[in-house]
Amino acid sequence: MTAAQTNGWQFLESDILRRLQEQEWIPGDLIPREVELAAEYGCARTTVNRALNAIANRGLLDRKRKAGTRVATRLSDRPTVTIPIIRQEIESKDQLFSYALITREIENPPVSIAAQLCLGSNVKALHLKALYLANHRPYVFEDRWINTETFSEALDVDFSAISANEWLVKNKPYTRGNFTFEAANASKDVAELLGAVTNDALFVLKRRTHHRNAVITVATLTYHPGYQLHTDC
Amino acid sequence: MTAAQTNGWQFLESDILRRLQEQEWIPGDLIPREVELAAEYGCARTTVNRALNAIANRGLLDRKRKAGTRVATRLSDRPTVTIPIIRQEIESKDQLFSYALITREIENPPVSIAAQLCLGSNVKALHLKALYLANHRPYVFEDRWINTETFSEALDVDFSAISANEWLVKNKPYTRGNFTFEAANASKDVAELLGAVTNDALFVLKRRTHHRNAVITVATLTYHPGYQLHTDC
DNA sequence: ATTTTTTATATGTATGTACATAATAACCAA
DNA sequence: TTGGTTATTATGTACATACATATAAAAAAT
Repeated sequence: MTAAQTNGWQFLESDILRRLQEQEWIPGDLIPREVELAAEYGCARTTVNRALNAIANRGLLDRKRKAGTRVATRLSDRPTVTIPIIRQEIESKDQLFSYALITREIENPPVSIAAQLCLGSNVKALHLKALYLANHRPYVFEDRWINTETFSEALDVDFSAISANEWLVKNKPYTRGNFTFEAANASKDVAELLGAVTNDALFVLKRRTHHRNAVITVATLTYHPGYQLHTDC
Repeated sequence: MTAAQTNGWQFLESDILRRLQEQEWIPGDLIPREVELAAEYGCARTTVNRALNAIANRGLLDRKRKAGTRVATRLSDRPTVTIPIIRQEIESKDQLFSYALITREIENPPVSIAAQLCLGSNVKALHLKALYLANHRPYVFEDRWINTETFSEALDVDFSAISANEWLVKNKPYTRGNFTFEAANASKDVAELLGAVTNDALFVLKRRTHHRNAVITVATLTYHPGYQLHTDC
């Protein structure tokens, strides 16, 4: 007891997590009220509130006014993955990063891309293809479309000198994005670029980037054979 | 101004997020002190503290005592993915879930698995192979090893009646896990099970589950061709 | 100059209090 | 029953206050 003695709300949080792990309450159960826990731990209700909210944010408790606090019926795990700038991902492995722009075109995107960029038909967009390398070996191939209506600065950037990946993070921070992970067989062209064999299974990351409700770019990143993505934790 | 008038700390949070998006402060910048923001918004420092902490938890601000609060230099995105129970994933698409245990053996795991399970050599483990189906069509193939030293109850469970996936979530909630995502070419056997063609690119999820510091199981989930994993939000 | 000590200060945390709000539960009316 | 109103109550939020703590910066000592 006496959270104050040991640490405070962080102790309280970990102690309640422990009690959850030990199944003192099982999913669906109502746990004691804030005032009761406060009495039990000998601290203020505010402190209990903070601890319980922290746990609820992790998704392990469900809280509702008047209804009380219940142990969440966990139907899923929600791990986080970190998707770093490619340069950093490579350099963190002590490998030499390099980058090559393959093509830069202003052209009509296929319908599926136009739809994702929220573009009308017959509106051109900036289309980039580029290769990122680690120790001079192909690391990931990027096929990117940029909406030049919502993001006209892109036309003035020299993407042969800086990768779109890096430019965006540096100049348009605080964007949101959607990510999709999938596996795809290497086409002949992509296989050649990545030093893979045609038909190799490759990890593909598709990313759509928004800035203040406007879609600014969609990118398909096809990684070299053997690439793995890990969750944090 | 006057956060109190509109909403409170949640307004404050979103307003500061807006100011970040609008680049009022750029990455690395020191933002105003809590007391200053409190004065500006006409609220208590406690309220500013709460809002800033919420933003810092998202990774957009870095806070240090005495040093102040800085805009994080974002070098990565950290999206979360939701990995639901397979049954639920299928049923949420209004498809019929079914499940078939293929094999159940107690045998010596290969070294790589033994290492992951923290098992000494020559210690047997429970090895399950199972298929999950959606509308009678193969959805995902599971190849699982269970550490029977740390998790002996597993020997008494009838995994032909309930999937390991579901049993674990229901009976061992509040475990932690590591996840790895990758792409793999379908072997002849797996292709046959999943209704794929040998060499098809398949999405593979490897999962290691802990309970209170003990590794209890490792599983490799190989999804049907075309499967995609999306991030939340 | 370099190291150590001190001081100042921004954030971190805890508490009591007060009021807001959502939602259940109880009540009453048709 | 059904439908609607009211009371109750657990959590949500805000605030003033107080003290804790990390640490950058200044001061002092070597």
